Amino acid sequence: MTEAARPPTIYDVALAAGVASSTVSRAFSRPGRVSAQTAARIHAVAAELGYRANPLARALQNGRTSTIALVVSDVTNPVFFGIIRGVEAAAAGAGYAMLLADTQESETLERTLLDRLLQGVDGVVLASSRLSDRTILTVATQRPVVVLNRIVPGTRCVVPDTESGVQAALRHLAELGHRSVTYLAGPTASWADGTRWRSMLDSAAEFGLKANRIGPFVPTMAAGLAAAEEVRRRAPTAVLAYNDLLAIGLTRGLGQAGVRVPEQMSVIGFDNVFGSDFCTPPLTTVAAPLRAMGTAAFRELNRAIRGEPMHSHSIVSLTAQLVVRGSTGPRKRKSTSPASGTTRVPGSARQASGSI
Amino acid sequence: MTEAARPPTIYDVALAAGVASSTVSRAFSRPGRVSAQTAARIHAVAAELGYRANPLARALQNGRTSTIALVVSDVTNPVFFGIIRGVEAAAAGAGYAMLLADTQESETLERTLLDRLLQGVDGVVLASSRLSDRTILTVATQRPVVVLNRIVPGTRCVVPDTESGVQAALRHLAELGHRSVTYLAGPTASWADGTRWRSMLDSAAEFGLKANRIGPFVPTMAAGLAAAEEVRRRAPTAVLAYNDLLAIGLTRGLGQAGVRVPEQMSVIGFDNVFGSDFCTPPLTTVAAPLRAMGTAAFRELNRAIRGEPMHSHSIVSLTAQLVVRGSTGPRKRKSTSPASGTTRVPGSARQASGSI
DNA sequence: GTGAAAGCGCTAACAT
DNA sequence: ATGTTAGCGCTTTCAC
Repeated sequence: MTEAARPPTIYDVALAAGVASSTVSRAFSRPGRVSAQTAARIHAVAAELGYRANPLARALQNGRTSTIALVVSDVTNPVFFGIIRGVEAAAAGAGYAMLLADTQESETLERTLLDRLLQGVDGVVLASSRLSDRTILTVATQRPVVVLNRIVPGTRCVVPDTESGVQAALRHLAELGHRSVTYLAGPTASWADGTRWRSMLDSAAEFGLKANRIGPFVPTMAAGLAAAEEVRRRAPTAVLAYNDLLAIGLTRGLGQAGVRVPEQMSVIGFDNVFGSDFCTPPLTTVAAPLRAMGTAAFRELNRAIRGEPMHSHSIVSLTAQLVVRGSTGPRKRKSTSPASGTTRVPGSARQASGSI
Repeated sequence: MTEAARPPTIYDVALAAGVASSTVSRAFSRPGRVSAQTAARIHAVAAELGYRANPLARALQNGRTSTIALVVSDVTNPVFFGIIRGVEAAAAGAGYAMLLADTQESETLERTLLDRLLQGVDGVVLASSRLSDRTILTVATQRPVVVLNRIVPGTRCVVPDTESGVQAALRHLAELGHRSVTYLAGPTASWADGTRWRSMLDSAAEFGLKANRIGPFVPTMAAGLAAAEEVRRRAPTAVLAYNDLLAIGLTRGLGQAGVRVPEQMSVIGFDNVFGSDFCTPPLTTVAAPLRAMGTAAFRELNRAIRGEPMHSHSIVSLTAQLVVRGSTGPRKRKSTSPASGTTRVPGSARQASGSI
């Protein structure tokens, strides 16, 4: 007659409360379908016994796990900090637990993880997925999916409004007297990279700026540091980097090489990640509303889980804003070594960046 | 006869392969307990049908979910980046999924979350828990638990070796000619805070330094910024801040008030978080091996899950190292006239910028 | 409003 | 080596 070590079940509660197990079940999952009195008694007994519903058994039965998965391409990347936080908070608020998976930029790992996780969750947020559109659509067949930071036709997507952010950035540069901008490209497989470059091309035309591009670069500080060499050779007066990490690295590399930012070169990043405000100089950046995007992604996912139909226009676009800080300034008066940076770029021929 | 929309089960596979469901089950969970031939056939059929074992059903039956939970007190805090990454990587490597929960520094929220999560996971890593020792021990009763960044007698713990790190920090200061250090305290409820302060007291004696303390402060950059005022009033020559966030904030606040770091005041932080290397000046800091701690925590947890007995000495202590960067320098000559900018920098002490 | 009973998909004795 | 048969703890018709 020792107290069983294993946790009490509805049967234990039912027995102690003198009701049927199904009544206990209802008392917990269908409040209202049981008389107030019995409900009270059951809850009392349950509390006393320390009963907790077993989420697994529940999930096995009704198919809902109250868990979602957030799949990111690199937990290390600070862009995801805001996103993780946003998704987690929204999920928690709605009673969902969040499973975090890191694909380490590997497509195969992403597929493997998804294969494993899919059945254990009610839905998935894919942040910066490296999967092909088709694969994502296949995944979406099995569970509700929301794609973050990318547009995949036929799925719910949450993206920043890169266009207007870039526009503001280039206007800013134009106003500072710059005549051209160089884009430091990110990973070719990145949807964001394609979008950023294309937006830049469009806006550049609008403000009468020449645009050119170098790269691609791995979007890390180290790569930015290394890129400084090439950038210095090209000697642009302003550069727009694929992301803040690259921009911060570049700025440091430039500094080490004796090129002052923003006096001799203006640098703008993307994302407004943690740290972009306290690096030196503080980075001017196109700020994606990371946390809000995470929240929005969960909201969409929750809609999908509840079976609400996808709008024809299921793309949530959150406005990005230019945050002007210390890394941008007036165009330097004289360009240094004549690296002959004429670099005319055929505007339209270029947009077919391998993005996705 | 339409293909069922719902995923195939072992029964479907069994039927198609002409064997019993239990054989299919074995083919997947007990490789070797089934003949090579049948196993092959079963796998072939399963692959064709697109069968995937349902983790929930499996978990319900055998009690193992292959999921662990990582509970952090604030996802926003960069200290957790390394930890999250370490735990996630180790877990993934061992075939575990990681559930991330954020308690937002709230004890009650932590308990609530734990109540909800506990049954759905095989074990829990508690990072910077705000729970009482007793509560943690209660939790440990229900599921294997590893406590990170804190020592709770009777549980498995992973902590940095604060002692030696602080010792190195104070030696460094002493060598730079400092005679006293001020500690910027963190949250009173924090185990780390107590340990850091105590270690400092001990080491200070050893190196003939006077130690004093102000605070407590919320461990954020904003708080550090605000603390600058008080620190400036006290005018210590060196300060050790509870963590890097506080230190970075302080440095900025000091800068705004015209106090130069390290010329007029040396600042040392804790943790070596993301950003501490690219802030200005780069921060000298006592580097906890965050990622390694995460990895170690999972390793311990996995041991516990597998039922390996807890060593009498179940505390894993990972050495912390002093990373000397730009925020520490020789004690200023005279406390009065500011901006005398002599800026003498001990060349060799400086090169250790890389580390982790 | 409440009880009885049939599963959800899987694993684990227990047989054979 | 493989088949039979109970459940794991819960939800959910279907009766009453």
